[in-house]
Amino acid sequence: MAQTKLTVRQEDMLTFITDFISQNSYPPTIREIGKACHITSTSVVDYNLNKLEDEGYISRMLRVSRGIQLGKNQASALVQIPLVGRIFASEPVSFPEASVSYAPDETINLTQDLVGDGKEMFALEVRGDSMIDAMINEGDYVIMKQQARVNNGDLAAIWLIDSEETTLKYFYLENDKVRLQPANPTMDAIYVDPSTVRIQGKVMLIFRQISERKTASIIPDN
Amino acid sequence: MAQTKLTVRQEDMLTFITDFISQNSYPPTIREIGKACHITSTSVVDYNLNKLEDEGYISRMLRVSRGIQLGKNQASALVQIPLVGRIFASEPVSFPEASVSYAPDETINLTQDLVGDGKEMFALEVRGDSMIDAMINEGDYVIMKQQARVNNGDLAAIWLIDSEETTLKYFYLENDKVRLQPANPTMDAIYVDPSTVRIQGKVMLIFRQISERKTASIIPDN
DNA sequence: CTTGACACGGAACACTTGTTCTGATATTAT
DNA sequence: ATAATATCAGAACAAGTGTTCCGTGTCAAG
Repeated sequence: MAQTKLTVRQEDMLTFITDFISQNSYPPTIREIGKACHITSTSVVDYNLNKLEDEGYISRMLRVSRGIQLGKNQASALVQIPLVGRIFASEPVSFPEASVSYAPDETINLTQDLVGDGKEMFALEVRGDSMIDAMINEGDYVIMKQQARVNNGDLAAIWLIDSEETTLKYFYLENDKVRLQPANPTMDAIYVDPSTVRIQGKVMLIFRQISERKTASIIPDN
Repeated sequence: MAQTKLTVRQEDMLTFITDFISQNSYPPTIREIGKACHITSTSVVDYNLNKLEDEGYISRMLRVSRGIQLGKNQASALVQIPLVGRIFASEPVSFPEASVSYAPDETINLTQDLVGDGKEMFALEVRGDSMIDAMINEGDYVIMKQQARVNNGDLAAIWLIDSEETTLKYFYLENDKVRLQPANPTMDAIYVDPSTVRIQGKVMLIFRQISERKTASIIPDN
């Protein structure tokens, strides 16, 4: 289990396994590994696989064909999160009914180490620039967990009943007052009565994909 | 290939396959599917798998054990991006040498549909609030592609030689002048001479994980 | 030299696994 | 009702696959 060095052969095997999985989305067999790494005997592959497992690089499932998992990303299993719509400041977030078999027009694929099990989570695309106080741009994606309660300090989607708008702010319950703290540190918090807010969900992850522009001009490096 | 409806059994199988893969990171065998979906015959599983393939929900590899790929997320293969350090506004971004076999203390696991093949990409954690003009918070993660040239409109990491600081801004080359446009629409662009900037890389993705607070207090709903 | 640990190759075994064949049952159209 | 199609079940087979046993060569420590 010590972080000792790997044999050249073990390194070969590990990179092949990684590449194979990322290409085929399923792990290779022992013989496929052997063939790719020029190992004629399956026992040698088995031997080195056990070494790799001892070092923590992979996990093996006994007696399971292709039963190899990459060790470091044991928590990196894929999670598919349905993209259910867009979020405007002027509308409450509308979640689909969990019971209904939704037709996932689009899904966001993430890993478990980022969002957990992905249960009761939905992805929303941000429209409008009204979330700037939460440091969120138009076009950003927000991964939310649908829940009616949040902990102090959570970034929550909150429907303000009086002003009829949705806002994303850090939530604090203090002395029977709710403090809504913008993510932007240059902006001030607002205090509202708990009865005037409705928690819609908790923000788990925000990400922004920089879109590819097709502009041709390129700056020369100096 | 028509988007016809799926049988209850086929729906069962599809959800099981999806769950199985996301849990084990390798696909199930025909008999594992049958057992989970209460199908006693392997031929029936095979039969419905072919149906699912006809409808485009999965892809099958002939004569390959566990040779099932989810159709829609064919592009959702995992990409491991090394977390190489932190980014300060006061320092140029330091990338590791590509040749050196870096020891990935930590890796960010993402999917190909978000960042592409992940080649020459590195993850950086943002320190300090100096990136606010790029709508980036402290603690955010920036996925960058190391390159010395960018296209107009790319969000780039730019080392300003004169002021000796790194900034993340949208890059435009206009009339022999470089326009650096902050992501925050409320802020103005700056114009600099091309010789005073050095492009370090292109921002591919920004994401922000809302950290879990351990605060106990919970607000009651409505 | 001897010993032991380590890495390797070949072969065989038992089980797994995808495929195929035959036939039965259900559903639908004519 | 009759035929045609779709779906299913069971069984069997050939190939695939993980595992194990035995033997060889290497290399450093005793």
